[in-house]
Amino acid sequence: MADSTMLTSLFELPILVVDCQTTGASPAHGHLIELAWSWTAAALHSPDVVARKIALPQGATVSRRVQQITGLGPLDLVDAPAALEVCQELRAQTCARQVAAVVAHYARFERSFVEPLDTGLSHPWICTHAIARRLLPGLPRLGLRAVAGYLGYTLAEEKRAGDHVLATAFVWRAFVDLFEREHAVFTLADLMDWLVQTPAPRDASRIYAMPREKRLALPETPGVYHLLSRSGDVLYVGKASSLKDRVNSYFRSPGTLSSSKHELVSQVHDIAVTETGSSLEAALLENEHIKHLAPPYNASLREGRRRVVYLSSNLTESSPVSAPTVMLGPLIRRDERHPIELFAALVETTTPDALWAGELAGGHDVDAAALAAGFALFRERHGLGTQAVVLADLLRLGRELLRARERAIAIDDPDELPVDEQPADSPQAIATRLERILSNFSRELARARWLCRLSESVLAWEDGESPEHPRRMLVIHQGRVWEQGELEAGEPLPLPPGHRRSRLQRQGVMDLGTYDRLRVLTTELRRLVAADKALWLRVGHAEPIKTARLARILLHL
DNA sequence: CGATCTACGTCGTTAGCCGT
DNA sequence: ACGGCTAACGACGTAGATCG
Repeated sequence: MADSTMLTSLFELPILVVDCQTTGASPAHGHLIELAWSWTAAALHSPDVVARKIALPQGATVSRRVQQITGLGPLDLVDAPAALEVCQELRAQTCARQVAAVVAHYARFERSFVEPLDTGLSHPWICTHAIARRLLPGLPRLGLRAVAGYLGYTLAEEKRAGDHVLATAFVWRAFVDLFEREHAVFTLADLMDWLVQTPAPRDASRIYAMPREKRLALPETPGVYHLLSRSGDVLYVGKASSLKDRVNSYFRSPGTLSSSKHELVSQVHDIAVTETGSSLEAALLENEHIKHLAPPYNASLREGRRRVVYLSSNLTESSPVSAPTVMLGPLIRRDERHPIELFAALVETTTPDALWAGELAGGHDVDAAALAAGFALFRERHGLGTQAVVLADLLRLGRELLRARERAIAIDDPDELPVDEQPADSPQAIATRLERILSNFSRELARARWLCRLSESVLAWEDGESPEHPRRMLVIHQGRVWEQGELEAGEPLPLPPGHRRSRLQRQGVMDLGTYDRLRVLTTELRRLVAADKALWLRVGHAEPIKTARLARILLHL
């Protein structure tokens, strides 16, 4: 390389930023599915990016996991050019341009995939991860998303090469700026020197983009908080019984946070809070905000791929809304079919759909014969004979199995329950799995019934310390918070406005948002019961439920 | 001189962190 | 979930220091 480029200011230095998406963790175990690059320099603020999808080689597949994180499946790649063609495009551009270095985040990975290609690149690689380790050693996480987010670039949720190139270029600009201002590193020669001579400091103290005083000034009241990126996007919505304690716990206890939470706090620049009257209301509001905003770090309450379904009583028909003939539910379906529908397939035919086999054995290969043998053993265990199985029998059996399981958990330490050592395709393992599906279904139906009752209810509870304090009250109608207020001591609990609504009417309002809202409410009820708070609950037209009975009901959900 | 302790280097294993 | 790298750790061995 010419000495002149080694002495060019890093701002002006012409670089090539690259990023790729692949199907595996190394070239020996994966293929390129996307390659993006940008010819740029730190001085350039909106670089042009070339992003190319790449066709899969014959017979290659994209794992479910990779499809999920990249959003790229085989269908997205059918019309894509071959790796060779993309490589030639990059090579043609390489010949036509000046470039002093290739920049990538975690260059080791990109390099292992890009270097074997005949791209005509023989330049030094600069790794923004290696720089970040020395420049930002206190950052809780040093992945591209965390580093870029800390510096102010929020990556899209799908991992795509073009976006990653833009983020890496952004990070490079920020680092070049820092180098000049704080480290007397001005040229590529300086940078190479600095990298060699600066080991990553060990016990560096934690750094955050979020100003300390801002979180320390939060109120110690219940409420909902939004963690915001530099650009104001909502990264995460959470609830707290004390906003100050909860939010500050993210920044105090690095040891106990999961790696995705580390990535999250690395990016937080600001926080917005909504105070609520109680933590119960905070939990309900949190659900509403998550449904509305779908923040990237709220995995569990987001809609994701979950759907509400109802099943017919013979389990063969399903519908997203309930109808007089399709009213088992609401159930939550994560995939194409609900596991319980397996029973319909098993009852209907002696050679069940092989598609079910994977579901049954947790992804293992199980053939139809093994499935039939497992079902036969299941019938034998439970005295179901060989005639057609009646759904009512299955439901009763499900309740028995569920009760047996609850007893086993209550008596034994749940960690010491017998672990099934049978191979996944043995009749024993399959029969046991069928039992599990049935008892889970039974529990789901019980929960569905409960949530439907709860959708027309009135709740009052003691939130403050003093029993003289007025009770907080929530009126739930059509699955929503209809009214919230206070109930004076001695004042009786009113009748829910929708207490006359039929089961079908109640099911009619059960979309996923309502399902989750009532589920959250149930969780909060459980918390109040566990905390020994006095509470009064009136579901439907029944008399108010006493705490002890509520505790028993909640136990079985 | 031999026994014991400490300091230091080397080797092999492990845990954690990146990427997809 | 998986591959691959590195920092961290612990086991081990050797050399040198110290002491009886």
